[in-house]
Amino acid sequence: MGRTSDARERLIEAMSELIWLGSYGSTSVDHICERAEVKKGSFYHFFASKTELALAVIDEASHEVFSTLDRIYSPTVPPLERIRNEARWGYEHQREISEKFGRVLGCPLFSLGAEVGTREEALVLKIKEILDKHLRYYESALLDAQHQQLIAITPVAPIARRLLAYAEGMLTQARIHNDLAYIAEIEQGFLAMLDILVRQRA
Amino acid sequence: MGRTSDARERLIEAMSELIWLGSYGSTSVDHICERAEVKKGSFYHFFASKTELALAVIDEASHEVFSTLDRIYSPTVPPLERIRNEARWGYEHQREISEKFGRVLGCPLFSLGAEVGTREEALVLKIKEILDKHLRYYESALLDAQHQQLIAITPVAPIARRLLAYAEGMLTQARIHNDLAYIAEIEQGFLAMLDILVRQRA
DNA sequence: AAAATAGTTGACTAATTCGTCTACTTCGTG
DNA sequence: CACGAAGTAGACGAATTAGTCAACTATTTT
Repeated sequence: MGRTSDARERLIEAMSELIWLGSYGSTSVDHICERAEVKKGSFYHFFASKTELALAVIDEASHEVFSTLDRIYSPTVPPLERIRNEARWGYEHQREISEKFGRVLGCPLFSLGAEVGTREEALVLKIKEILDKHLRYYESALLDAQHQQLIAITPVAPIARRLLAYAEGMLTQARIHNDLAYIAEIEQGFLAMLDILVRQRA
Repeated sequence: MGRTSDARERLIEAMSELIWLGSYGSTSVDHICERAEVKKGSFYHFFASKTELALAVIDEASHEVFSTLDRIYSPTVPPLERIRNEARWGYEHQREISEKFGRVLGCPLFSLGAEVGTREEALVLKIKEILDKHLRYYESALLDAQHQQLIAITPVAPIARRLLAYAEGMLTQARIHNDLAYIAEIEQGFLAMLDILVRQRA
């Protein structure tokens, strides 16, 4: 079957880091190749275009995140705890990232979406899919909480969207301000946004 | 005083629209010149660099927004109404924009910040300043609301940050999904986030 | 009307962009 | 061990990038 190689993986890793550190636009094929220690020819042997690699990057990153979220949103954990635990994990994760890269980087998916949202249809499609999938975690936890009579019975979809928009907004501000404090605050914000549902229960 | 010209204004307008429609990275000096019907030489007669023009663009845009917010956050309006009215204006504004450009565009400042947050220090500085200034509107309205005993007495800064992060998160998702519904929902989200303070009052 | 000022023009550079192409090397399998 | 598949190498091309520059034009001031 011919020779084997991990160039593909190195390319994904390299572009992932470069997008995160900068942006899609500021990440050139040459830079990616340099960082991955892969030559141009190999790049286009594995990927048809820069966009194709970006798709693989998003795919890879989302699988990692969802595998973590599956753990955090285990039905064995009290539903509101799950949401709280995601906030805590998010902070810890960002803290590690910021130590590794010397900078707070926020949510690469969201920043990327904001950047290429009006172009690069293929990327947007995938990003939308992932954001929507993230909502399912909130929704299922909220439904469980309703079932356990922890919170008031109201439609969960808008609440899920509220949590996600808030978290992404804070993550993006953390990136802009290069300050983990914004991320540290998310847990408290989540609790406040859920607290109203707890109170409405009665 | 030599001849006069509105090329400067045309350049600001052109870059503003191009950034909004695309991104900072996808907006080239040549494209800007073409759209503004200004030649390269004139561009660099008025601005030392692409970044300088971007600064002027942000400045101009922020002045327009703050002048609107000054009106909306008039002390003559009941404090919680002000916040609600901003959400309503925001929707109306975005609706007009999306009609003009054929697409939902969200908050250009936030998208730009997410994109160039790790580079372009000068831009980031200005963006941070504007985001912080926006917080002042929420804070002042919340303080007024506390004084009028409409809401519970708690620190207003975190609440203001919560509102802003949520709104920006929704605006960015509206851009990604090209869907005004996300923006239409902000008013309701604001009310829910404020409602808890109303309830805590007692 | 001469001089000073303000704005315009577009060719030019040097670097960088994404992507192509052909020749080459390595390696698993029959 | 040879053959074919898989991966590597890197020069190349055409387009685009931000920015420069010197000559030119229009307008106001003196």
